Amino acid sequence: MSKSVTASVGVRELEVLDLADCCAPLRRESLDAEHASTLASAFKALADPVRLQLLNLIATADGGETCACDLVEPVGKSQPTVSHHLKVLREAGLVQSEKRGTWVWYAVVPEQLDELRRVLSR
Amino acid sequence: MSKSVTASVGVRELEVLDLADCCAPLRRESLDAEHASTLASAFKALADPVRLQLLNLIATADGGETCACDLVEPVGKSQPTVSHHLKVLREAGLVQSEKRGTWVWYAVVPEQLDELRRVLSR
DNA sequence: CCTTGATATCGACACTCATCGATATCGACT
DNA sequence: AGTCGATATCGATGAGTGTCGATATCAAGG
Repeated sequence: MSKSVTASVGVRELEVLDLADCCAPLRRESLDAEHASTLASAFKALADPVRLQLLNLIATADGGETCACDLVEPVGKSQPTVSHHLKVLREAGLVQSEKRGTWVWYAVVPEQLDELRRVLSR
Repeated sequence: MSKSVTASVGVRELEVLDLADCCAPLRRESLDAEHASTLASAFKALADPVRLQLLNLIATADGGETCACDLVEPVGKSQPTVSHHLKVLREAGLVQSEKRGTWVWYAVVPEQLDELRRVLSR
């Protein structure tokens, strides 16, 4: 299985990519087809300019979190499109979201980005 | 411009992604739409299981290089498909190729992978 | 030269995906 | 209850892409 369920208080549940035991550094150990698919899914989440901008906006925001309402205008896409991309980022485990009243707040998951860095290491 | 031409003796020329001045770490500085597109192109190259396997096979090969002829069977795809994926990896600047007689040898470009690692760093 | 084998390109097809308008859901406030 | 505003979902559409058979290119050897 390459997916697991993350559940914690206040944080909305979602099936997210589990990169913990998937995959040694690309340049070190061999990579079978299944692990390659899991890893490819993670990089797919980064393979879109809008998602990279969203990730950047969230990561560089004060307090490390951003209201979804502040993400639509900066990327210049419609609200449904932004919502879609945020879902992709969540499913990849790259961001977390938490609903507070009317608003949903997003924060990056540093560990997941670190996992991808590790895969690219020597 | 996000592309530049790499030319060196014995190594086949190709327009490759230039990540040198593109982009500070995602979690540090802001990312405009143009740089986001360049960066997304780089991650797109990693966003396919076959390409990840190819990269892995090339990187872990003896001497750090692999004949294209030894890449078709391990990934279980047709020769044209493998050739296509190798081209994508080359255009992303992730691998280099060199023709020696009948065969073409591929090697990873560590600096390019390091650039992507840097972008993901804190 | 002609054949053989390795690699790249072409053309076509199926499938995925980014995008957005319309709509649904849900919380807050009156 | 009813309205308003924020976010998510749905459905459709157009662009992009992975795949492979057929074909082209090119080097080596006879």
